[in-house]
Amino acid sequence: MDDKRDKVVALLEETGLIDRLGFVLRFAQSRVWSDLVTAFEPFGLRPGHYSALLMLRARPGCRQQDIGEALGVQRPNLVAMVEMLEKRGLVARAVNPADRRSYALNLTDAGLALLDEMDEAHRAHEARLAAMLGPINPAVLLPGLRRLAGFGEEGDA
Amino acid sequence: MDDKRDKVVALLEETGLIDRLGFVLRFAQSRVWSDLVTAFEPFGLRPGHYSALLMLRARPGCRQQDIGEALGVQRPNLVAMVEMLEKRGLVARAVNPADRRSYALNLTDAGLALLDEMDEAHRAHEARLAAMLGPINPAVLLPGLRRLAGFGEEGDA
DNA sequence: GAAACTTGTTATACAGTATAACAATCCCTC
DNA sequence: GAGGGATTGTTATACTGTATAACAAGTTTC
Repeated sequence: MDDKRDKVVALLEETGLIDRLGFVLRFAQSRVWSDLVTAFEPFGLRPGHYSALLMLRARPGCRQQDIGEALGVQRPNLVAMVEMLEKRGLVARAVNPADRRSYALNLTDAGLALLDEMDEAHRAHEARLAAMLGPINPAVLLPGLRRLAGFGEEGDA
Repeated sequence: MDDKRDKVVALLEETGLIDRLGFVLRFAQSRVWSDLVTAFEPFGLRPGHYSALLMLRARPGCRQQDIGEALGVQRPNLVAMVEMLEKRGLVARAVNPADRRSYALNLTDAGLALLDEMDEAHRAHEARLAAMLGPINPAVLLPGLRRLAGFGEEGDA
């Protein structure tokens, strides 16, 4: 059953695609993201929901907009997401007295509890990634990926 | 203008997202892919078209299906792509006498010439990636990314 | 107080990706 | 060599993710 994979790898070598960072990055991301999606499926949530909950744990009372900026999600696309989290009782919107057009978002107790479970699922996900990487330490990849993502390392260009 | 980026980085550090391989991989891929898309925009083509043309240069006369398998694209989604490449005169479909249900796809002279230009654009793209990476050698990332993508290094699990 | 901007929201559109179904063709077996 | 099962390209379709425009309510600036 590895025949198909070997055939694909051979083709990628012939085309040279296997040496092109952009394309390999895309293939890797696709596979890793799939694993992350299935990791969170038991909770009925997706990776985006998880990262939003992480935001709310780190910054209680923040606005929808803050989440959008950190995660690179447009305002309109956050509406359904936050609405869903609220309907499931994981997040509460409180009126913000200082600025009455935005809500102050907070995790509920149920949200915090679920987030702990999701953290566990995420740890299992990272263990699977480590298995995929075999002898390669994930820490070898992170600095380069952060730079490609535009998160400069300690303030240099 | 880097204020916004610094704010985002600070948030990602607080949430811990900046240490999570899956998420950083996603951010990096998104940014790199954007660069690749704009790199090929002058040609009116997208990265997927480019990789399809690479396939045809490496494996002249191959079938649509072969491209789909190598690139991880479903059959139905290839139809419009090949049709477009044919209409632009970059690819020609020849009847395959050995198997009359599939076409033998080949690059035309125009397709080969355009591919050379796109190779040049791709080299410029990789130069930009190298600039983003600064002191980090792209070769440091490739083995790990290949493993995550499921392209095992020389036959081990 | 008016003009410009921000926040959340709706409506909408577009690309990418997925499946089902189908006709034509090929392969294998009896 | 006839028929059942698989394969190739294709159409139709649907679902997700993502993008923009427009708007009401509220805030800021001058």
